[in-house]
Amino acid sequence: MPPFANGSTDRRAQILSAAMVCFAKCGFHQTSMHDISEQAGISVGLIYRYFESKDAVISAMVDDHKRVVQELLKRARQAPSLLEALEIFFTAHCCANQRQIQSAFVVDLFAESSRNPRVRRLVRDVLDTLMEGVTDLIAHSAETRRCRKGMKPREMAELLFAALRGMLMRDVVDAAAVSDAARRERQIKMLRRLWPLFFSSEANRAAKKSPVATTR
Amino acid sequence: MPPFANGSTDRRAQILSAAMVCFAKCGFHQTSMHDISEQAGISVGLIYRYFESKDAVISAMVDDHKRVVQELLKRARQAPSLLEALEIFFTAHCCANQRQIQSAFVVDLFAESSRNPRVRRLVRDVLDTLMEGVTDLIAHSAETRRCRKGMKPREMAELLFAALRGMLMRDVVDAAAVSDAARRERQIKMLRRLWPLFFSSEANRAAKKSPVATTR
Amino acid sequence: MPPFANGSTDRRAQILSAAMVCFAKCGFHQTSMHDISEQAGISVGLIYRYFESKDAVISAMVDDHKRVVQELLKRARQAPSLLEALEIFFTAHCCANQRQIQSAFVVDLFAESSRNPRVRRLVRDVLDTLMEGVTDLIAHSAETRRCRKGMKPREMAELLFAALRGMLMRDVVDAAAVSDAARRERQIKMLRRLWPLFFSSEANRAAKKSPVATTR
Amino acid sequence: MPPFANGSTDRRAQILSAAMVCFAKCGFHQTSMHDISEQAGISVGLIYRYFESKDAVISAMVDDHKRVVQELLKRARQAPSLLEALEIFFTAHCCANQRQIQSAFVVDLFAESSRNPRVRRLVRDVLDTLMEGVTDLIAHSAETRRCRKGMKPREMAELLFAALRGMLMRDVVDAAAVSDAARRERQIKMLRRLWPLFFSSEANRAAKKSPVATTR
DNA sequence: AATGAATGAGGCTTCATTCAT
DNA sequence: CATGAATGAAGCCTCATTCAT
Repeated sequence: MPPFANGSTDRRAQILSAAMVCFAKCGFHQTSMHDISEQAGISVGLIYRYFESKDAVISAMVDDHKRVVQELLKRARQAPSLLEALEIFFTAHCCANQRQIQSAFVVDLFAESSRNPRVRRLVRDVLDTLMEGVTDLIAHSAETRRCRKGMKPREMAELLFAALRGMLMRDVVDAAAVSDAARRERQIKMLRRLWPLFFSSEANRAAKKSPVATTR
Repeated sequence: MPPFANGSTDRRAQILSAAMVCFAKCGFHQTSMHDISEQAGISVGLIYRYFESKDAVISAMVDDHKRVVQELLKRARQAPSLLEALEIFFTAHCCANQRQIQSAFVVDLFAESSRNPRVRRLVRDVLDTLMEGVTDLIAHSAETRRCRKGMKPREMAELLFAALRGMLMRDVVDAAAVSDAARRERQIKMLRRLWPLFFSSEANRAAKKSPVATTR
Repeated sequence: MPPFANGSTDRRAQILSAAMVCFAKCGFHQTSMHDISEQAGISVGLIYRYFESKDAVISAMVDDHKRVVQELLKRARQAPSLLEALEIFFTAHCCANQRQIQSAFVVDLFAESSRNPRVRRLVRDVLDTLMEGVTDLIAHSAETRRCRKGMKPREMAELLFAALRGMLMRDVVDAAAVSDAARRERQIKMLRRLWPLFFSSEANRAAKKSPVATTR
Repeated sequence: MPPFANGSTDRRAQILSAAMVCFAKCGFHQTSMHDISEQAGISVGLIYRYFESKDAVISAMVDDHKRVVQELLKRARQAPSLLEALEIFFTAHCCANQRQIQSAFVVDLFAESSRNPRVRRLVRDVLDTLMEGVTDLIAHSAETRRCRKGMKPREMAELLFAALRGMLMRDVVDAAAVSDAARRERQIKMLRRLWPLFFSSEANRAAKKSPVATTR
């Protein structure tokens, strides 16, 4: 057994996991390679066996993020109702689970996107995947077919994710002050508040009846 | 005449203005004091006569941001209708005007907030000012008195700003791809899309009639 | 069959051969152990089974160089005339043949000698071997017996090798600009130009008649 | 008075001077920026105020070398006889004077040239300057007009400098074993030994009479 | 008030060498 | 015999900050 057996023997994953912790805590540029190596319990040099540079670690992390998003999309497609499908996205950032997306990291990612072209391309890709996926989800949902109001699916998706991201930014400022559970509730409330904008009464009635999704 | 003579010979303002340019372009931690001094056309040492440290420059910048926000609030209170008042906020980030708030800077600011307690306190303060101001604005508006729907003014404000911030994040990724005018239009569209959620038909009719606010 | 099967499966030789390629291309200190291992098509660790350290590789290389020099001396002693014997030395560096001495490597070797005592001792040894061998060659040649001018054999050898090394240095700067054939011709011309300094007419006449040595 | 007053208040020169000491002692790639800063008695960071990178220091050093060579050329042109003019070049490397050219440094320079294109260009430039200058010197000397033998001035220059460089390489191996005075004598002997190859008796007689040039 | 030379800690990265497999 | 993962020291370079002028 290797000296590191934190659940994943995979070095790459181990490093990315450590990097995520550091990035979420300190931001990309405030995190040193030494920080990551320490968090991962390995030497600095070893990181360079798996990643060409610090930038490559960041990029790999976004790739990872993309996979998480695709995972969310898959789960969402299997949800019994549109509302429940959307709740999946609205609660994804609320688990401090290390492998999960962390609010601070995401905001940092967007900030980094505005300067680092490579990261920008990757983030844009994730965003597009997400937007298309959710637009589709909405377009093909029973709710849409029965009682859609004036907005187009794409517009709904845009609005939903704008609100979601906006709350994320807010969370980052409230930081430790807000518990994961509270954030979760807030996010879901927001989603339900937007609901009547999208669908007329019939769908709304459904929404009010469905129970709040339990954590994970 | 020096390259910097925008009416205020004030060194502090000159430095903050230069810092804003740099921060928006490169981010806080990617910007060196030398970058700022160069952009301001002064020496590095001089910055330290006006600011205790780089962190102090960042903090001062948030303070500045607060003043800008208060300015926006004042202008909003004088707007003839609630919709026009809110449009002021929804279009504030769309002018590349150097003295104006820049999207990338704002996202960076939130990212920084998650780590730097001093910045966090300041940002929270600005956010609270904004939220309270707008909540008030909504609460006392003619529209609210006449045809408010179920949501409370505070909730409306929260939703509005979440959507606003969310679009900001998106803008940062689209970067140069989107013109200021396009962003402006998009923001306003978003605002009007949320409108029916807040107010019933009478107010909506008003919204449809009012002309789109002109630049600045 | 591995890419390395030049008759000697000997690992040591394989490593030294790879090291020579790397050293000639990048210099001692610019070459990493990984470079060598890659060039040799083996793992880094394996090098350490045959050589104690990087320094040991360098030293072994000089030893190798010594063997090459002794080989040259043997061939020179069998040459039909002194001129032809000397031509062997003057053309030794002109074949890009991997197992051959490379100009850049030799210059690097001298540079290294000025600092690394171990290498210095080895290089001095090679130099002494060479000088003695050639001095002898000259002293016992028919030309010398018949028509030597004022210079002593040792002095001739010194002059010859100074000129040879000097041209080597020049070659290194001209680098790719000069073809092997051109360098070869230049070297031989230099040798013949020095000839009249050593021997009077009779020997010179001989020199003019003898054909230019063919490659290798 | 600044804390460093080692004769030259000029920082650039001070750094180059320190670098020369280090390079001569350890070679380019064995010398760390810290070594240079220590030798110069300044901080590492300060070097970067005057030079963009370590490579730039090396390049600047070659530029310096060029200036030294031009200085030598000027002095040579004013020499009373060709022999004395040439002696200037043949003894230039023999003074350990810090501002003077050092053998080990020169050999390293050539070694570096074989890999670093920028350095190569610079060295080639110096070499061309030197060769042209000396060719001219020879072509226009009284000796040449009166009693030149078969060789062309250019060829003489090539031969002279080949021999000179060749001895330099040898010196580097003998290192501390040979005193400056001894090297000096050896170099001059070599020059005089080549003399009869260039000119017939009349000039030779002159050479034998002229006194050996005194140091500097 | 203003400059910019100077410092030195710290960041990213490389690499000789070791060692478990 | 052979591999290549792992280490950690050290190298190059940047940058916030200070201070003499």
